[in-house]
Amino acid sequence: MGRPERRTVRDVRRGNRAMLLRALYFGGAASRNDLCDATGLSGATVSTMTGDLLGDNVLVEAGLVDSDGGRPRVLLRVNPEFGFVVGVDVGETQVRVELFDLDMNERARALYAVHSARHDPELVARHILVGIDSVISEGGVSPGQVLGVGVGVPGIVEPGPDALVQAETFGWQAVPLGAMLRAGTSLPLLVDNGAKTMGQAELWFGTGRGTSDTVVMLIGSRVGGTIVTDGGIYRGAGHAAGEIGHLKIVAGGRLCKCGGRGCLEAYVGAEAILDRAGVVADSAEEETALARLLESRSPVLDETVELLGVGLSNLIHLFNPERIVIGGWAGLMLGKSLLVDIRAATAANTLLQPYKTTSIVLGRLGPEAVAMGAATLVIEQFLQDARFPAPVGTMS
Amino acid sequence: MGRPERRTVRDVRRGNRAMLLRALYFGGAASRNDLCDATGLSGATVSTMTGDLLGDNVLVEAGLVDSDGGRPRVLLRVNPEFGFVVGVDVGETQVRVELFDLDMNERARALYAVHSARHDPELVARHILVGIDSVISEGGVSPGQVLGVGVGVPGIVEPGPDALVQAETFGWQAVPLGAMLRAGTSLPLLVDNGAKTMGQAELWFGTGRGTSDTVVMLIGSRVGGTIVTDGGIYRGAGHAAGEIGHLKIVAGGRLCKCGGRGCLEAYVGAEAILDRAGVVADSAEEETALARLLESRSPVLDETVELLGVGLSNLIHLFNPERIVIGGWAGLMLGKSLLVDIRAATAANTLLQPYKTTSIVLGRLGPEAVAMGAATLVIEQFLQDARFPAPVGTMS
DNA sequence: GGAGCATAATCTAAGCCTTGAACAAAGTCG
DNA sequence: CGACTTTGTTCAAGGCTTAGATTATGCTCC
Repeated sequence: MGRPERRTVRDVRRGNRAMLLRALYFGGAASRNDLCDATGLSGATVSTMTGDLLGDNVLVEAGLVDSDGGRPRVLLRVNPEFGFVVGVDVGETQVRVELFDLDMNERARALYAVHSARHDPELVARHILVGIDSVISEGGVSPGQVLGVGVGVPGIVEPGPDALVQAETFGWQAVPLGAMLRAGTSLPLLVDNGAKTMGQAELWFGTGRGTSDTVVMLIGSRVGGTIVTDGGIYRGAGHAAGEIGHLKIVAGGRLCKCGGRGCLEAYVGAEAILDRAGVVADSAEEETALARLLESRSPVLDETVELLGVGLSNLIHLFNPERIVIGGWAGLMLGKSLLVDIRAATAANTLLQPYKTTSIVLGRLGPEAVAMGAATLVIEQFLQDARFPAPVGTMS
Repeated sequence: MGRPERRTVRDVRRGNRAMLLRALYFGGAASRNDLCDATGLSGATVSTMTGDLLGDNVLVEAGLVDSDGGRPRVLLRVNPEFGFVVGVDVGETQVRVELFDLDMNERARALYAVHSARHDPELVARHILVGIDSVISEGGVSPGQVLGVGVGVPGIVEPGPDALVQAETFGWQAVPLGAMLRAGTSLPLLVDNGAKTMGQAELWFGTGRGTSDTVVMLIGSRVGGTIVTDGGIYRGAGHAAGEIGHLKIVAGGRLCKCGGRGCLEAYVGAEAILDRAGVVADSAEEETALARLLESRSPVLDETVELLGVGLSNLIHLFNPERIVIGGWAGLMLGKSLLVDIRAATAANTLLQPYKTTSIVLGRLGPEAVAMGAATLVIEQFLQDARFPAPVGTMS
């Protein structure tokens, strides 16, 4: 049973401060009065709270705005340079490390190619650690200003201080990536599945923006996803929820790389689509190959749309989300020309009432958003308590 | 984005009081000191709070317990007669109205047979209203002591004061059951899907007890379910989440009553199993027919288990719940002899890490739990604020 | 240019809430 | 009967939000 925690009068402050900070972060610059409306707090509280936050340098003033015939309002905003966050994308072909300010402006970037055959955990960890130092110095910030590091990896991340990673694609079994990184840096660290980090990016800055019950389906070579309930990523009991790629839509169907049969990924992932169409393409050529397939209007695509509709139908029947965002490079490519058909295929497989309340849209962000999304994990924690230095990072 | 609400110092009290009440309701009788441990609150707070609640008659003393060599502790418990709740089950063949005290002891019952062909909404509403009056007087309580009425209906219930019900089985389209009942009673009213109310019963009093991320799958003639995240029923954006019966597991497969193809219900619901086995049975005979099929070890059952495993796999991959409870009369019947096979079929279709963290168990409650679960909806609200008379019931 | 007005932000007193610590209550044991 | 143990209550202190009063800062109009 979801045990609510004991609350003291100080939690009230913490909660309200977080709410105010969120309003300012997602709503942009606002006056103290605007914040009263946005948060429901009284002017007095907003006044003292913003006073604190200005004093801590978390907020800065952002100009004046005339108010017809009265004292002009002072706009406040989150200080984008209050702190910085690092986002890491551990991908098939490269490790990508980026430094962002709080506005998610990229300040520095470091890329390390990895051979897709050889994903030595040690090597990956070394790349990440070197990358962190590199972007921090290149970005011209001091390590003390960095709020934390978010890392997006393929596969399932078990919670705990070690952040055990199970990534079949890499041949990783229980790789304690968290522990390995912690040995080389003292920055707060958050490790999560790359599809989840990207999903959070779509939720915060993409077409998922403003929703609180959302499913993000990411279709690349393979298929992943993020399930958002109540404004936050749903992770389930063992942090393995949201494995949309392995949703079975054809009992006993095509063999999937996971060893199972009939997974969504085995039909609508780019790799699977090309395979089903009889196209031979290595991972570097997939993108052009899929584009060519789309031009040719291959009948395989009709089937793909139909099966994707079935998958989306399942998501709607189980979650009835406000919005489903289809992203990932292949998802965007398919959606660009076939979104109408995808919606129709979904409608045909879904009960009317839940279908009506769910909208299906395309994502806005490309694969580079994995690192950005990973960085938002850190920002999420920052918005939670707005303290610095942040409390020691716990694995998520 | 899940907007947290503004909090004032009074919300602290409300929240802590609800927590204390929940601890007492689900944990049974406890001393004030026990409550300190259970809630994390200080002795002073527990003392004043229990003082209030005793004064309001929400709690009562429940005897003394020796404490080796010190003042004996006074046990406190929720007063089962502080208030009463009514639970209604609108089923295929009957409308069932029951009165419970807060300990969920049944105090009175009223049954009204309905012809399965003719589910006139007016008639059903009349049965419910008459039933409410009947159980209240038969139970010997005054209407003023009734905290509210929970109603479980088939189909999807749209939120709002009207509680529009979409129930294909009954041929109901947007029946404003909430409005119809409100015209005849002033008691707070909560209408929800019957599978959800029964799921909550399993969560509170069945094998789901103590978990907070749980999926309850109910297999009767048809298939329904409840998804519990964070200790509460997940309803999604349009209150249509958890339609487990219409999860597609065979794209383009058997036709389902919903008009779609390949739904789980079209394979593992009792009606579907019998149909697939070529057995003709009307709804009254289904139970014995399925029992006979089980005895005969029909090969249809192997297929059923396999497909059920696929369905469960989907639930695990999406939710990674702590526990999956299989209930409903057919579910219990199947599970009794085939649970091991069902688990094996699920494991074969599921990634290892999420499978490991999810346990699959049988439910404990029978179909009569729909009404009880409906009544718990009212209790849930009561535990939330422990005020009486309860705030005017909002539809859930 | 100054008085009056409008809007924004801050200050103040009051009312709740939890807490630790002191205190009262109610037993056991020798 | 007195020492000891455990349970439960009372009280002053410190935090919090709020409504309302007050101060700050600009505009408009004569």
